[in-house]
This record gives sequence, C-alpha cells and structure tokens, in this order.
Amino acid sequence: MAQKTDLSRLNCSLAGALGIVGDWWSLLIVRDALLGARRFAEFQKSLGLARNILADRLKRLAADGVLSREGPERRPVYKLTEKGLALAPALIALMQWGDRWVAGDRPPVMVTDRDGRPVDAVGLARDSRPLTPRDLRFAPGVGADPETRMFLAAMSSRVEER
Amino acid sequence: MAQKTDLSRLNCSLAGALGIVGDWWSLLIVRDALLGARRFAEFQKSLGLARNILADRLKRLAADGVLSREGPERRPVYKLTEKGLALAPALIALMQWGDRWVAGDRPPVMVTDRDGRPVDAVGLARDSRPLTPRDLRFAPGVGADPETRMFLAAMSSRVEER
DNA sequence: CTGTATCCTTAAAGATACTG
DNA sequence: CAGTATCTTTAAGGATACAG
Repeated sequence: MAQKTDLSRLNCSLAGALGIVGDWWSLLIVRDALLGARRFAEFQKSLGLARNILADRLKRLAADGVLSREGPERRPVYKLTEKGLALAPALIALMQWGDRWVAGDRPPVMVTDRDGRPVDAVGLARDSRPLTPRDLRFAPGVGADPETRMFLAAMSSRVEER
Repeated sequence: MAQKTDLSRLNCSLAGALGIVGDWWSLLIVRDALLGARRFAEFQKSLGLARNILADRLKRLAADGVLSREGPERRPVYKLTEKGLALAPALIALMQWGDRWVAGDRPPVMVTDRDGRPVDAVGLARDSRPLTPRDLRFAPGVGADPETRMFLAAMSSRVEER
C-alpha cells in the first residue's frame, strides 16, 4: 500500500519488529509454523492466501532469519529458527488478547504445555513480581537517538495520568 | 492493499487481533499512547504519518474500543481504554523481540517499573513455571470450528519435531 | 489545533496459467 | 508439490488545500 514510509527511521524496536512481521500474513505464517505446519501447501491451505503472496512471504521470512528452508530443493520444509521461535511470547500474548477482547472468551485454540495444561496469561513483571500496564515507565535506552530522547522527556511528565 | 481477505474467517484469535491492530500504524499509535501521547499533533509528529491516515486510525481504534476520545470536541484527548492497555504485554513482548533480534541489543527505549527498574523479559509460563516455545502444545478451544479442529489434529502429530 | 476533502501514486493482494 | 510469471484490481498511504 504505497508504503514508502520507512518504519526503521522511527528508532523504535517495535517498528523494527513490525518491519519484519508487521504485515497481514507474516505473523499468521509464524503461527502456523508454531502449530506444526512445514510445507508450502499446508500454509496455503490453512491461510487461504494466494500462492505468489505466500511464496513472497516465505522468502522474506527466510531472508530475515525467522524461517529456515531445509531439505530437497524441490520439496523444501520450512522451520522456525531460534529467532522465529522467540516470537512465541509476543504471538501468544496477542492471541490471548484476541481471545479476551475479540473472541469474547471463546478461544478457538487452547495453548498448553506438553502435558496439556493451559499456559498462564502472558503478563508483565519486574523481578518476577507482576506489573500492571499502568506501572510501566519508559526511559531512553542505549540505542536512543536525540529525537527519541526529546519525545520521551516530553511524555514522561504526564505518564502518571494514565 | 487490495485486502479483501477477511481475516476473521480464519477462526483464530491472532487473526482477530490483527484485524484490529494488524496494520502498520495502529500498534505504533498504541505505543505512543502508552508512552503518554494524548493529542493528535503529538501522534502526528512522533510517527510522521499523513494527517488523514492518522485521523482514520484514531477513529478506527476508538470505534474498536482501544482508545477513548475525551474532552472538548475541538481539541480532544485520546486515551487508552482497558482494552487498549491490555495490549501492553503483547506490545512490550514485540518490542523486546525487536530489541534482541533487530536492534542488536541496543534498545532505543528502556521499559521499567515506577522506580525505574527494567521489566523482565516477557515470557511464557504454566503455573508460574517458565516454558520455552518448544514446550508449547495446542488443542481445540471452545470456539474452535470443524476446520480448525481438523488442522490442529493434522499438525499435532508432528509438533514434537519442532 | 484538529481535523475533512481531494487527488494521486504505488505496492500489496488476488487470480490464473505455466513449469521443473 | 512448490513454486514462477503475468496481469489486474483495489485499498493504503502521502500530499496538500481547506475548514471549524
């Protein structure tokens, strides 16, 4: 969509993440891979997207190191890399949000451990003590540019009213 | 982008979530709101997107109950609702993934508690015991349709090889 | 300041035919 | 089976002018 805007200029790791999995299909492909999908046809059938789009996304995700492409050239198998697996917490958190706020507490998919026991709600913590979103504060990190510092400084004064 | 595909047909809470915050700007707007942004001009300056796009996104996020629009008609203030605040774990998780895998451990923004101490990495757990992504399993939930059940059944046999 | 209204560009998505 | 190659459509996004 006329997206010439380069999100990377935003000096924000969220924007960086969205640059890789921020389109409408990539995260769903990662989801399917997490569920066990391996082959082109499996993703295609599950998601119902056009073949050329799927081919493009698989290529990009592999180029970005999220998926690996293994096996025979003619019939390859896609697997999540460590980088791709590391998306699981974010992905599950988003799924849980959808369960609660979109699906009305009627989850289509239940996420469990190896023994079939439901996982906890993904939450925020500091030294393992739970934190609410209102407890959050933000400060410039080592990668902050001057603009980010300005913005955070301007915002910090009123974060309390949240 | 020629997106006629209705993600909601996917019977998946992740798709449902992406239907609301799955475009390139919405999550970044939520991020800014979490950081303390309140006004139209603040979002616009921070993100640098076109005014009409921002207006559209704010409208949609408000319609979806993620933001509330308060105060004077002429100079309203946007705040996160509970539903919007509930996105924080997913948003922070994605930001942390970007910190680690995109920004190369040079986070532009540091997330802390009220006392300025960094929050924990958002992770998966079951009864407060940490879980790795490879520990995850999936089963049909109460909202699963027949197609989802079929897919999960087909995938479950090989989730072990992950 | 906070939008709305237009116009324009472009890239994303879909459909489909073809190939090794 | 797993793509590639084309072609077309359309909606997202940008720019800008205008308005309350």
